[in-house]
Amino acid sequence: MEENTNYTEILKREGMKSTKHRNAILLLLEQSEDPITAEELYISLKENTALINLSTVYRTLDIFVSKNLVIKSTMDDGKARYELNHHEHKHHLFCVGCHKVISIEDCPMGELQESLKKKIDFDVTGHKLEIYGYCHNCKKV
Amino acid sequence: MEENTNYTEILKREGMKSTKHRNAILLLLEQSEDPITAEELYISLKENTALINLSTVYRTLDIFVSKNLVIKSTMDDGKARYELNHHEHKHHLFCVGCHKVISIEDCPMGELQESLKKKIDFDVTGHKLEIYGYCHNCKKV
DNA sequence: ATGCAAATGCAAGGCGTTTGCAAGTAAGTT
DNA sequence: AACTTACTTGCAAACGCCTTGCATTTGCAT
Ligand SMILES: [Mn+2]
Ligand SMILES: [Mn+2]
Ligand SMILES: [Zn+2]
Ligand SMILES: [Zn+2]
Repeated sequence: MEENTNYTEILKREGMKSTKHRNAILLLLEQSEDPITAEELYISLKENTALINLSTVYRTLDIFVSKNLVIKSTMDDGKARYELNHHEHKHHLFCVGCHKVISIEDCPMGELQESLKKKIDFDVTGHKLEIYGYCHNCKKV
Repeated sequence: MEENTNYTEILKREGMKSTKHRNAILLLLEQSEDPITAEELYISLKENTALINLSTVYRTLDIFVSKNLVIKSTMDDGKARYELNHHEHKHHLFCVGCHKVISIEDCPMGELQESLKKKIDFDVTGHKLEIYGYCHNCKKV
């Protein structure tokens, strides 16, 4: 197959073969505004790009996650979502009024991390923070 | 069955029948230091208290959650953990080594909340913070 | 072009959780 | 205490998301 796009170099650099499926998945992830599930990827690929097996989607995503190309988040509905890793430390504000998502780069974890190390000998390697509230347009009356 | 403990009143107040299993589950949750899985509860009940079916454990926990007696947290290993709701503001440490979950009452959100209000006029109503890392026993060498 | 390791499709299985149904039980009524 | 009824439970089957074993196909180094 020779529809390989510009992702070929990234794949090579990470020691992966450049295949149609992998390029298509990276493209879809890049085009997606929000994190998406494996099945959403699978359906979108099937409809727009090329037949693919769901297990291939999972295997590909797993590899991308292990290479730190993709971030996997387990949500409360039991489905994992995947997004490209842009190597920024960011968090999201979810407006419970209009469902808008706002990205912020603020992070309040710094001091807590040290205090956890001292108090209970827990070495923090990462964290997940989601903030809920009302955006400017949806402020309570 | 008449091993009903002091939880009878709580159950009544919430409109639930007081049964052996429900009392036992509440007791176990109260005795547990950290949030535990349904299966851990199930095994502990089977060994120490009384035979019970795993589906009964799940059904009971679901009801407790719906009555706000219990807090359910979905973790990255795909298993939900349950703990008594003490109506405190708390967060969870998830050990990526042994998958133990530790509850903490520290919260670093205070200042960020005010700064978000000032900077982008966002009114925070809630947040979810999960912290990943290595517990005392799993520290890297 | 050839050869081999890596990637894929397919079907089956794993695992945590849920559900339908029949039997059992709590607790109010008589 | 016996009756009544709705709630609770055990059991087995099924669910949904995800993983895995194996035969086949493919990328890519030589
Ligand atoms: Mn952060
Ligand atoms: Mn908090
Ligand atoms: Zn809004
Ligand atoms: Zn640990």
